[in-house]
Amino acid sequence: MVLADSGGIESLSMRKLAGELGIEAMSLYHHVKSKEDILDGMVDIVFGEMELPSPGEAWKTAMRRRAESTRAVLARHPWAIAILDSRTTPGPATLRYSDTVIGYLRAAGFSIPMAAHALSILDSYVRGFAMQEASLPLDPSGSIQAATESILEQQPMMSNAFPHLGAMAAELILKPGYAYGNEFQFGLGLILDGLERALATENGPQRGDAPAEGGAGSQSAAS
Amino acid sequence: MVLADSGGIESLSMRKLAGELGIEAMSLYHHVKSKEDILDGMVDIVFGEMELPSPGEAWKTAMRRRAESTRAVLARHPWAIAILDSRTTPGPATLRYSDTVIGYLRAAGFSIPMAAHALSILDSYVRGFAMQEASLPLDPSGSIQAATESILEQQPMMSNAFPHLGAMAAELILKPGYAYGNEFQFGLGLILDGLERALATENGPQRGDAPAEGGAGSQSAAS
DNA sequence: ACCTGAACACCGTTCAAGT
DNA sequence: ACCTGAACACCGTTCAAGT
Repeated sequence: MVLADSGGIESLSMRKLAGELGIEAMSLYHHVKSKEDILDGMVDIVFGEMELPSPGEAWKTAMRRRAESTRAVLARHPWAIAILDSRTTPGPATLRYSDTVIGYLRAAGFSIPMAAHALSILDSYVRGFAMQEASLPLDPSGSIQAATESILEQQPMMSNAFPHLGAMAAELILKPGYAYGNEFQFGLGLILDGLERALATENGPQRGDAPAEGGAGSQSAAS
Repeated sequence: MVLADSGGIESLSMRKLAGELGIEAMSLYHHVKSKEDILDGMVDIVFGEMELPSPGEAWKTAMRRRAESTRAVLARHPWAIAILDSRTTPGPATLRYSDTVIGYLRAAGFSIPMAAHALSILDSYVRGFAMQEASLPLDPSGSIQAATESILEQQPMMSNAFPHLGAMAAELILKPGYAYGNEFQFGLGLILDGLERALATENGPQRGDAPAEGGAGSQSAAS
């Protein structure tokens, strides 16, 4: 049921979906309550496709794998990115996914507030990156040459009016080796390193005082 | 023109927009080429509302202000979040915005690849967070109590089937003081600290060797 | 130049009617 | 129980026709 339209585009309509199923028109309403129902189910299937951490792994590699798997799944189902969190009635796969990840972090030594911090930053980053990546006009090779060049040509005063943008395009983005997708690893590594540091500070602050270190782990220390 | 519908919901249609303008129907097509044109213009206005860093500031506070401003603007225009990057013809405010931020980072000592890294991680995080925040069923106070409780009640076996999710809800999210919005600061601080560290490593690697430190600043060192 | 009604090809959804 | 045609209230867009 999902396969048909994730392959296709976001032009999924009740009439087309019915057509795809041999069924003729709007007898879909005997099996689902509304189109929202169908989207709920599709989102739950997407969550079901994401890799879950397995108990043995070190938390950094587990979270790295989870992030990469999420990114891959969302690249396969770009329509899901904008919808993932907005469903008000999470399905069983969604609940199971969240529960497993939280349990995994707790077992790895994260307090509840720290686990919430980790989930928030990792999921925000991964979903945000997936969104930007999905909206890139890439050719199959993963480069953005064509589109960037067309923008540059559209406005030949680019290099005058927007010199820094022009320089970044010329000296980085348009270079043969560059692919935006590679930026993912840098950010993910930075975040995981930061979490490791925050975790160490929380669990054993080497120097006994340090009342509230700036930036990480400050608020919501309640409970 | 934008004001009317950003106040309202995403139920913006050509007919309603025309109605709002006294104009009667589809004479809008004499002023714009298509609805896509209108969306392009609206997105450019949204970029125009975002605070730009001013040359004097330290880069960390400048980037923090930029992130907070972006989050505030996107909270004001939730419909824009999913559309921001997907416009293929960026408007003048969009180009000016990007150019200024890149120029600012360059002046603060970021190399071009490092500036690209910083832009990618900061924008992914901020947009991703804005997305998650926008999809939260918040009451005006900023708490998620009502919605979370209704989910918990919907499935009373929660605490059995999903114990860790239940624990996080009971011991953190449902506590009076908790507001998801506060998670923003933790992640932002973590990322800015990580960028500072990556920048220091790039500019002056204290210990002369260290061929490729894990995680940050590895690939795309070309040019 | 600017606006307009009618029309086209679509939507999600309801509802009485068929088997 | 399951499906269906017709209908309702919408979409974005085109186009010939008005002033």
